[in-house]
Formats: sequence, structure tokens, C-alpha cells
Amino acid sequence: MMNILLVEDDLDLAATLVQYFELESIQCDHASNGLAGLNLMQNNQYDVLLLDLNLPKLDGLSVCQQLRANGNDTPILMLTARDQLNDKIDGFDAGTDDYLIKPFEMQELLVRVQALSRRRSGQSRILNCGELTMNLDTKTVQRGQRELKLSPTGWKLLETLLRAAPAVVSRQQLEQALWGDEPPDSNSLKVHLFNLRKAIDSQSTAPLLHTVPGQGFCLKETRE
Amino acid sequence: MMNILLVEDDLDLAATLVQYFELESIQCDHASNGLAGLNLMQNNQYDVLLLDLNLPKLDGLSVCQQLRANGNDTPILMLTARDQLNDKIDGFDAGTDDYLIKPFEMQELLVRVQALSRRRSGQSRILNCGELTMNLDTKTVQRGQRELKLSPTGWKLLETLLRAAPAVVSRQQLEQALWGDEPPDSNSLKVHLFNLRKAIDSQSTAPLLHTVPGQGFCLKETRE
DNA sequence: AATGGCGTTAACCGCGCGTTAACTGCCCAC
DNA sequence: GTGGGCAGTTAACGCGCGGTTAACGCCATT
Repeated sequence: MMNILLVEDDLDLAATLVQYFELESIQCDHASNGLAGLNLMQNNQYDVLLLDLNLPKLDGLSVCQQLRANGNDTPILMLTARDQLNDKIDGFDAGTDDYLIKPFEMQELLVRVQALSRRRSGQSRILNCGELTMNLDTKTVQRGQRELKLSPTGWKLLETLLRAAPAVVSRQQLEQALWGDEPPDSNSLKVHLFNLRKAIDSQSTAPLLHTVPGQGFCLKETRE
Repeated sequence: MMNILLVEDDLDLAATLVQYFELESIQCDHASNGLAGLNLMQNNQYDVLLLDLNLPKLDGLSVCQQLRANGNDTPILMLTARDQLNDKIDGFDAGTDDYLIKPFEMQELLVRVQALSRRRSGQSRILNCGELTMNLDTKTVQRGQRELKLSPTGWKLLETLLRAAPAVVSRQQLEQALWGDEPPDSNSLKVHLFNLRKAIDSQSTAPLLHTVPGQGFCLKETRE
């Protein structure tokens, strides 16, 4: 069962689309502004994101950029009334995967959504690094055979690190991923990282979570 | 460097496209019929496949189906003169990732190709000079096989030198890069450069970091 | 009302890193 | 031969970053 998110401020259109998708047995959530959409994306797992370009609170391009900055690589299909080529280019630069000009035919939207989701679903919904594996479906994390218990923030933290691995993720990026634009004042991130370390690395010989001084943190196997 | 395959029987159009891609430094192979295209696909590794729908010997849809049946999941962008919705649906059913209707603008083709290839491979960002390589994602630096350990400032210093290499960078520019408009009073830069030298060049025969008296510093391979 | 999980906050600590100053060695001018 | 300037080298100091711990408060569950 496919599960997608539609972010669209035209409520009539939104209702029509949601209904149409239901007929095709596609579960379609809906947000009517950019901020709400971003929130839903951060707290749920969707197969495809349908994103209007002109949105209240936060426009589609910004939503797209923020998601990508957070390491979210859900396929994004942009909807727009403007058929200017420049907009398309901006969209692709922001990390969009496809584009559709209003007005469009429902059938075409459907096949494009299916194409995007198909490409995605080829990839397994399992993230891993070394002997560490995170299953996005069952929401479980294992180090080797041992199953780890993580708090919600610990989970999100690990997920963003895993998606980026073995690249380094800066403090700023991590804060952005955890709290959006309003990070708490103090060293909360430090504590969460400490707890995550305890969960992941404490009972093992070789640590996976490394700090790169002045740069950030990364997950990496150290072999030698 | 991106590497794509174009399967197109209109030789004029094909020539134009290949040329255009070259301007964008995209390597573009060409086949003029379906069978030849299939052969090339099976013997090479491409980032994206541009596929015309109407082709001699074997039409685009069949090529697409055969590739997918063989487990090849290279992103496919279909080109076609017919803009019938039914064709699109057939295309997506066969495993196509995107669609473009002739005539199209080159620029649009370009961004769509880039979007497809981007999704496929997260290309890592790397700077290098001689046997020195700096990976901006994993924040690691290697000289040959040996991995180097740098302090945050050492890193920044090396990065600005690498970006400029093999050009000379003045003291002032380096100070600007490290501290912005308020450089520390004394010979801090000298010390950092000394440490950087120690990290990069100490265990090697040929130094890479050179000082140009009265001018500044540069990274350069000295071959003689 | 009591409990426990979880996120935030503050305080503390050790050490790495950056800064600083002082010194050396070299080249060139006089 | 002598002095000044420039680049390289070394060691000491002190701050701040990152790690660690404990306490507090919120919320949900019972």
C-alpha cells in the first residue's frame, strides 16, 4: 500500500486528488501549507511527496531544500501553475525529482507518482553502517545481534547520521534535523549524542560514532 | 564526469544532443537503433539512458522492458514525438523514470538528466593536488595511502590552498579565509603553516606546500 | 496522586587546539 | 663584517570545545 503526502493550498484540488488516490488505493495525507508539510515529512515516512510550488508560510522550493539538507531523500514531484522553464530548473537544483504543470491529467500524475515510488522501493528500507542496521519499517536498530533501545530523538539522530554515512554531519545539520529552526539553547545535542554513543558503542570494542573536531560527527567503520 | 547513452534514430537530432552534452561535459554515447542500444547498455555502465520511443529494429518500450527484465535499473528518460497520455502510461509501466515530449528545450532535458543521475549516485566532493586528496564529505585527507590528521584550522588552511592550487595564495588571503576580518596579532599563521607542513610533507620526499617569498604560499607538484 | 520515561539545562572537567612570544637560521644591504 | 628583515621552529600558556554527570520538569500512563 503506497503512502504519499500532498502539500497543496487549494483545498478543492486537494480533496479531489486525495479522493482520486484513494480509488487507486493510495493512502494520501494532506497539508495545506509548507510548514505543516515539513512537519509531517519529518515525523512520518512517505513514498512520494507531492509539493505545490506556491504555498503559504513556506514555499515549495524551500520545503524541498530543507528536506534535502536534512538528508531526506524521499522522491519529490513538484506541482505548479507556472510553466516557466526557470522554475523547473530551480526545482531540480533544490532536489526535485519530477515536475508537473497545472492543469494536468489525473492519470498522468498517477503514473508519475508510481514511477517515483517504484524507483524508490527498489531501495531497501534498511539503513546500515558496519554491523549497525536500522530497519525503517519495523523501527528497530541492531548492533550485530544485539537489539538497541533508542529514545525518539536518539532514533532521529541515528537516522540522519546513517543517511549521511560515512560523510560527516555538522552540529548545525544535526540540530536542524532534530528541531528545525528553533534549536534549544544549551548543550542538548551533546547529551543526546552522549546517550546515542552509550547505546551504540558502549558494549563494543570498536566505536562507530566518531567526532571530527571542529567539523561534526560521522558513523564509520574503522578497520585496520 | 557523467556518462550517458542516447538511443535515437534521427541522426541530426542525435548529433545536436551529443554536442550539447559535451558542452556540459557530459560524455554521451550514441546508438541509432534499439538493438544496438541494448547491446551498449549490457556492455557498459551508464548514469542515464535517453531512449527514443520509435526506433528501428527494436522500439523503445521493448528496450526498456528487456533492460528491466535483466535487472538493469539505470534511470531511463523516454523521448517521443507523440504526446498521447497512453504512450506515457505504457512507458512508465515498462519501467521508465521520466518522459519528455519532442520538441523539447535542451535546457529542460539537461536538468532532467541531472536529476535522474543525481538520485542515482551521490557523487562525493573531492579536492586534490598530486597525491594529496581531500574528501569534503567524510572530512578526510590522504597523502597517497596515508591518512592525515589535521586540526580544524589546519583543515581550513589546506582547503583554501587546495581550492586555489596551483595558484599562489597571499598571507592576507589566508588570514581572511581563517579569521575573516579580525586576524590575530602575531605570527599565528606561520605556526599553522608550519604544522600543516609537518602533517603533509614531513614523511615524504617531495614537498607539496611551497612558499613563494614575498608572495605567499601554494600547493604544487614539483616534477623534474 | 504516583511513577517512569524522556528532553532540557546547568555545572564540571580534562585535554586539544590556537595563540603568543622568543629564538634560530638565512639572505641581502651597507 | 655587521645589522636588519624575513621565514621557520619550538615551547608555554590558557581558553574553549567536547564529554560526562546529575538534577529538574514535562507528559503520559496507571
